[in-house]
Amino acid sequence: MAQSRRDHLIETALELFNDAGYHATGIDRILAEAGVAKMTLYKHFKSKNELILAALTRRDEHWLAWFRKAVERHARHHADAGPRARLRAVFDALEDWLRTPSFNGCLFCKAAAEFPELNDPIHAVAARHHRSLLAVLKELAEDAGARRPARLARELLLLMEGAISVTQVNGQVGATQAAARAAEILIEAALSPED
Amino acid sequence: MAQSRRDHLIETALELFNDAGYHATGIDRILAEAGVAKMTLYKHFKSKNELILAALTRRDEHWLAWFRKAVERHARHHADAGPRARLRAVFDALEDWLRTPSFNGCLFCKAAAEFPELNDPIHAVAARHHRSLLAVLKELAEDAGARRPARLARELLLLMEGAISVTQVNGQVGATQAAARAAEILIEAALSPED
DNA sequence: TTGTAAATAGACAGACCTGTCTATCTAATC
DNA sequence: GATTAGATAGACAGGTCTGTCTATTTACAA
Repeated sequence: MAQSRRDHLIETALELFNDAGYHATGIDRILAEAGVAKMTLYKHFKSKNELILAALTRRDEHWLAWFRKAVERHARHHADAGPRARLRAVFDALEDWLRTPSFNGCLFCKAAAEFPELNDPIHAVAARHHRSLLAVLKELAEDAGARRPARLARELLLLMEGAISVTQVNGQVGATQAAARAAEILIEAALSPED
Repeated sequence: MAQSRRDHLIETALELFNDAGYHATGIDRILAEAGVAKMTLYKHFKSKNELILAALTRRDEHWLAWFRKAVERHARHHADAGPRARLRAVFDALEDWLRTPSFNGCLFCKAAAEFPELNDPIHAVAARHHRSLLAVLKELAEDAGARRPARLARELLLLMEGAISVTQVNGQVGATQAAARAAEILIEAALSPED
């Protein structure tokens, strides 16, 4: 019960942070939306920043788990079902997310922007999220047999983040197609035997 | 004189918005930093949002002008001085910017994030900036003789925005190298005669 | 020197913010 | 039914925010 309220606060906060940003979302708004009293929030979290931190930590875990599953799911539906397909499926998964009606940019990029100090714990969680995503991509690149998996992973991360950013700024999803096309070429280049 | 104060307010505001974001930067802070009285600000701008709008409009013009020049300058120092060199010089120019000590992410991406409504004039300026940058890239791609210049431009924009985002989040510039490498491959693919 | 226009400092209103407190209510257990 | 722990509403303090106002000072021109 106590845990359920804590969870509910985190979920509600994530929605509102996604919609309006961190500074622009007041505690009172979160409480009203969640239907929870203020003291309950401050029993579970020391401060608003602690709530932000907990919300981002959860988001990090949940998003990465979702992403892995989405990649696997799309990979199974590809013509060739090998590890190369999983690499391509990255951008199918990305497109799923960007097409979500509630998509409003990357919560971690926004956190890093609103809390610019590198040693701020909130900024640190954002940086950690990027590293985790990079690790997932590297793993996929290794499985696919890329000659330089770390390099390919970095390149794919750039395309992903670029697509996220462009989609959020201009409000339409066209960017993913370009990202997928570019990724196709980079993957091909990284998998072909010659340099 | 009146114009000089207006300019000074805009410059100061841009610095502070860059450092701390829009919502987190108060009017009083801008005034203190600029050494200007509050009434002077409200004589030149109807509201804080009008100041943000004016600042972003100026930033749009100035940044694009700087970027064009930086690309030309780097292109001249390349081995081959053709239009292909200008395309590659895009990422040299980008790296110059990302290495600037004051770099703290893209002011337009941050504006789009903090003012998420698509029809908000501030968000609209951010979207316009992206379109302008895309146009510059497309022009470079056309001059270089790319078969599908619009597509190449979109791909390069993704790499640029990805590098900007990643650099801001993890606080180190390594991303540009990966972006430049990836761009090299995409440019080659777009310029080669066969598909 | 006098007049004028602009910029100044700083008070102020009204709204909002975070975080604390108290007093009431609810729900489950003995 | 009585007790107890947790959640509630809502007031509150102290701070910050935007935007307005006034009274003073500066700077420049006649």
